[in-house]
Amino acid sequence: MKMTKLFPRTRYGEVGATTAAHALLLKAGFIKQLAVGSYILLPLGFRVWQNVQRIVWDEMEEKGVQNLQVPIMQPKELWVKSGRWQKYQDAKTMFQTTERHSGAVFGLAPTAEEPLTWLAGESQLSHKDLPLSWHQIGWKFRDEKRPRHGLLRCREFDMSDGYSFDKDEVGMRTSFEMFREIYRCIFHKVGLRDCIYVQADSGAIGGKGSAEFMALSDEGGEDTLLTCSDCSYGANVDKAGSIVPEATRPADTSVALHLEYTPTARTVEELTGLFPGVDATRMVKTIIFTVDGELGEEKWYQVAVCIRGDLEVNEVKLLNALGAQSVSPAEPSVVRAVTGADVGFAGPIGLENVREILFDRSVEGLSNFLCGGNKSGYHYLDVVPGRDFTAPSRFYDLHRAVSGHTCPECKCSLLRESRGIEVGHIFMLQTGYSLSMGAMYRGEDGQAHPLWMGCYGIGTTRLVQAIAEQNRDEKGLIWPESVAPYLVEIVPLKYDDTHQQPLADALYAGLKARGTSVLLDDRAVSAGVKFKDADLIGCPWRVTIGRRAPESIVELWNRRTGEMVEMTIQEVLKKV
RNA sequence: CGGGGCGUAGUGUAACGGUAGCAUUCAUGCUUUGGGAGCAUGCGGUCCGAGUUCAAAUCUCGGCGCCCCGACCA
Repeated sequence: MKMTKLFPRTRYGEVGATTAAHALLLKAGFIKQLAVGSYILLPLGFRVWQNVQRIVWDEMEEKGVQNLQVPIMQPKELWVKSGRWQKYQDAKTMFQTTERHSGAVFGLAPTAEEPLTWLAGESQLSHKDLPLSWHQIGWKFRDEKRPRHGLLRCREFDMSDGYSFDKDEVGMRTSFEMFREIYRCIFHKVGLRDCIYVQADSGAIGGKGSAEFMALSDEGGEDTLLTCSDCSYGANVDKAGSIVPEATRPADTSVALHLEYTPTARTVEELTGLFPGVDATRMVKTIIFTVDGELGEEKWYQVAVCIRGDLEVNEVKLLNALGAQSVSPAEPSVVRAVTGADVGFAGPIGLENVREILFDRSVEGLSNFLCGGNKSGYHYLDVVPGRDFTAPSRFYDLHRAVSGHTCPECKCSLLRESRGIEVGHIFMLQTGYSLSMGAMYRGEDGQAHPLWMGCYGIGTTRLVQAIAEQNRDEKGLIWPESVAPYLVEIVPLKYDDTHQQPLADALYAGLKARGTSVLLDDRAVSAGVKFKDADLIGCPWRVTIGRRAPESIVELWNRRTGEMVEMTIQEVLKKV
């Protein structure tokens, strides 16, 4: 490609972007926003994306996963059958369209479990056909409430999605591990420099075991991860367990329950100011949540969560514990109606107007603690479970793990938090989809058995920006060779110079003949402009043709290391 | 979907209710060419609709668009 023909030009001024890579992709002309959450992949961005896709297709093919392609428009009936239609309607996640003549309704693919489970079910599979795994790359549509950060969260995005079918749980786990390994290879090959594997929550996809691949990035990372500083434990904060610091012990456990007048203290922080002898680990927060428990019609109810004062509630864990559709902290008016007190004074003693009080594990064994009095302006002190209110029969893991808690795996080292971009997510689906959709295989015993499934996703457009996030400097992008839009950029400083042009053209032709992707800056602009643009676009190698052109000497420059070596174009052809 | 903010030229910005200006990009010409060069000339704009007013970029209402915080996710 010649720079005079390359669309578009790079941009000079500021661009409205939220992350460094997003800004660079805009400035260098890789992407252009068309509407909220939808981007045009411009020629340079398109090439990177294609390179990523090619690596994914090839890796799948090589590991025995069969590539295919599924329609974007998926019949509503399939989704009704799996039970996800209503779920996605309620969450307002799925775009849909209607066929105008027949009135048939279609959902625009947010994933493709339904058509592929259908295909598996239609195929009269025998145990001899298993394990079986399929993969496609295609556009996905999700009506994201707030698209942002360029390619990182779009309403329309490209995703690689794989599906595995096995005859039993052991097989499913084997397939899961196979995809995990494929993913590890893919993320390595595309040039992610810092990609970790963490346990995750399954969300709307369902199933039991799920794990994510996270490209670490402080700036672009939307997810918070907790990793052990010692062992291999890592988890999304939604999922992460942790061992919380020990509570301080009360001086005297025989003290009777008493009510304290605390009109100015609603939060844990304010209470620690008021009662210096009682730290946050000896307080119990009671938070009222409004829960939507049903699919379809909204059926709201309230629950209370009691948790130690130094901890926060993890709403994803709460959602899973309740098996509900959504939870959110109750409105102040609801809190007043339920507790009879203003926000900040709820407690487990005499709290009756909630469907359930859930106790976090952190409260287990806690005694002589402080909690709200369910009366505006009052807190109880020296509360003893069993004595002052019915002792909980069950404790849940509902707290949010944070940096400094102890690792739940090795139980000795501390967890630390980091930020990551979710580039891949793999799920063990069990038999949920195959049972609801009737996808069975014929076993050795001659009977029909449900297929054990797994599904696996990589955000390929997202991955383009994740790679950029991890491969850049203050001057611009630094593409890994495997995905670079062009491997080499030739920069003749004066293209119309009688020595430079023949060298530039010969090298250009030589590289092209060899099948190496190459960009030639044939513009009549100053050297500074060419260097700035080359740095910005970020091809891994730059060949500068300048003052030593009369001797047929050019410079080979490495964008990442900044290393420069003078050589002939024949030597360049050998080196890159 | 809840909360907040902003819409002036391709981009970034300025203008008390009274002449829409500046920078940059772009086009043309000349001089330049080892790190976003200089001069000259030129093109190009108040998101849409209604209202208030002698007069609206400016005030009011509605719409649309975009951005930010939250929940949801590849």
